Amino acid sequence: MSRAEPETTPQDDAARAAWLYYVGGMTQDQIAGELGISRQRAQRLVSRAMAEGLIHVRLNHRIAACLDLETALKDRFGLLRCRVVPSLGPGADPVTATSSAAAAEMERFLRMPDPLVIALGTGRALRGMVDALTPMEAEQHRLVSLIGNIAPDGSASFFDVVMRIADKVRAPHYPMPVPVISPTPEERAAFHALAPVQRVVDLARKADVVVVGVGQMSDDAPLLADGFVSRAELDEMQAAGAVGEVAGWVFDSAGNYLDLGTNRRTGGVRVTPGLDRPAVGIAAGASKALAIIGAMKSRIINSLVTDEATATAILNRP
Amino acid sequence: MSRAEPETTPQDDAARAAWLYYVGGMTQDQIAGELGISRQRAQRLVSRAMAEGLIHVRLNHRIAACLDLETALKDRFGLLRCRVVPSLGPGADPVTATSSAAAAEMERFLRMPDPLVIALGTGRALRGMVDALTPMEAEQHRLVSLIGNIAPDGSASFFDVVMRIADKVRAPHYPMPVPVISPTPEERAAFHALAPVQRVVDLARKADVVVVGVGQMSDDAPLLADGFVSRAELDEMQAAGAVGEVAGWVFDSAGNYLDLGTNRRTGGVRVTPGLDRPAVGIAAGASKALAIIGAMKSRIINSLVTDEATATAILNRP
DNA sequence: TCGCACTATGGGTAATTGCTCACATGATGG
DNA sequence: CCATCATGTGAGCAATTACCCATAGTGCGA
Repeated sequence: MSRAEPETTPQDDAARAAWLYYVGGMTQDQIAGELGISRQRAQRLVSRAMAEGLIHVRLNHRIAACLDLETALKDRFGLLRCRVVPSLGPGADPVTATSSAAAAEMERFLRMPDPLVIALGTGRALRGMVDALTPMEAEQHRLVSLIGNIAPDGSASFFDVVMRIADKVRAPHYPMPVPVISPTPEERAAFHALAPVQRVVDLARKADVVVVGVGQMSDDAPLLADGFVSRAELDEMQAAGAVGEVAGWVFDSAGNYLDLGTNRRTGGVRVTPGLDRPAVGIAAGASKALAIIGAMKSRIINSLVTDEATATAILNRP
Repeated sequence: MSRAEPETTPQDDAARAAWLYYVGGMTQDQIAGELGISRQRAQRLVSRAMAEGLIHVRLNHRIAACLDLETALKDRFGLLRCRVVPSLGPGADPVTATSSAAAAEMERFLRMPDPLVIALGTGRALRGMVDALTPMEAEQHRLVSLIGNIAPDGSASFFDVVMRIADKVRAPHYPMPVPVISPTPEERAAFHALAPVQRVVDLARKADVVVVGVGQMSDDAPLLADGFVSRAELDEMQAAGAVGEVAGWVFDSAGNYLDLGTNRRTGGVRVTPGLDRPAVGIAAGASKALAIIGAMKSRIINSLVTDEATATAILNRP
């Protein structure tokens, strides 16, 4: 006749402790008393709630310096929208800074009652965004990937951005079942000739909203680090003027897609320059400045989420 | 040729420090180094950002126990929506617990792109909600007060809920320029005969959304504490079965408005029972249980935001 | 049944934070 | 011109929190 039910999950406990701590302003000692646990346990619960993202912290004040940068960027590049967040100092990962702002931007679209097709790229910036996203019900929208989900080494962990968002907001999602970059143009064509691939491609092409990261093509290029392009291919494209990449598609400093190197073998859909629909780029890091400028010049992206340091770097270019 | 500009406002500094602290996870010592200030100053900036509400904390996890209470309340009273937040212990002000959830509920409506007329009551619960509300652009909506803004002692500070929300979300607002409770039915009628009053009343009547607090009519009635009803009037209405009040209009345990006491002299618009549009009640505190039950029974409200303790108290009534 | 690896718990302790006090600075008004 | 008050600053200290470590369960496989 023992009660087998635990009544509460560990997450529930963590959430409750965090609620008392952050909303109630109680000390961990008081929480321990309230919940009948030791204060160490209370501390663990609170920090666990933080680590698991049960708690969201948002800043409700637009710092004047950031607002100025937003206005300057909008004017200079004719952006639809622009969001600049304070930087976190030289040492910190710039992704953590942009994540919450990017999530807020994404939630704007997800909260719209009319059904949207939202096309997504990949990369660390988007991954950070997902973590900062508030779970919600957004079943009316469809999430489609712009980029293939087959990696050269078979590892897919890096590419589940669409799946993870979809999971968090309960929206149907459409991965792009092709290699990120195929070994030959012929193999790429073979994949794209398949009817199921065509359907996803068509969906991505008519997306109402595009949300992508922006990668640089300097020697620290994400495409190189993640093993999608070889050192030789990178050299070749750099020599041809490559400065950046969106969803794997490489472009030069004017934002024009190159017609060489991996661009002939990249799977999925390239973002059409000059879309009238929102095309949001999420990117932070000084080394990305040239890439972001290129993408904005040709209007591959027409909206930007970045941090203060990067915004300053962009505006200081001639 | 001295630079007279301060470059940053104190709020900017506070926001930046808080950003580094909460988003960047830096210690106040590090922030001091980063910003070139003393660590005491960094501490002050962070706590100031908190005090001024620049920082919002939200819990992204529905605790199972609260979800259960929500379901139970929805089933029992046929509610459109219901939100139950964890309580903050016996000592704490129940308003702080409900404020953030109430704000989230309000923001749902404010974010809707189609113009809405939102009618609002008054009281501590709504005031708390305003403080927790994120500033936003919601110019498409109109905010109208259900309750008069002329207090017996002339003090209006308690009644600027509508104005404060409107200010925060940049929406046009329509105060109700009549006494909360007039000395005589005739004076009430005289006010309501005026054309400008009529216009506001008409607007309030056709509101798409109603958001109100719920007051109890026990000896700790807010109406008594705020000096709107006298002890004798309260006694009279209690004797007639009064248990609660919404926007100043008193009802009995079945949620039927009484036809006596101050109800004959209350200004503004009473919430029509059984609206098909959302009518959200925000109320927490064990002493409000009977009032909330009454309001839900006759469907003066069809949605509820409350806390765990109050929800339990409501469900434990026969 | 016995390890064995893994996780959770509580104690202790160093780091971090919040608070109070005394003092400086500057504006206001007699 | 000086008193007064408000506001802001830094120092010191007590309270609070985060982390480390030893130990106690707990499930799993041999």
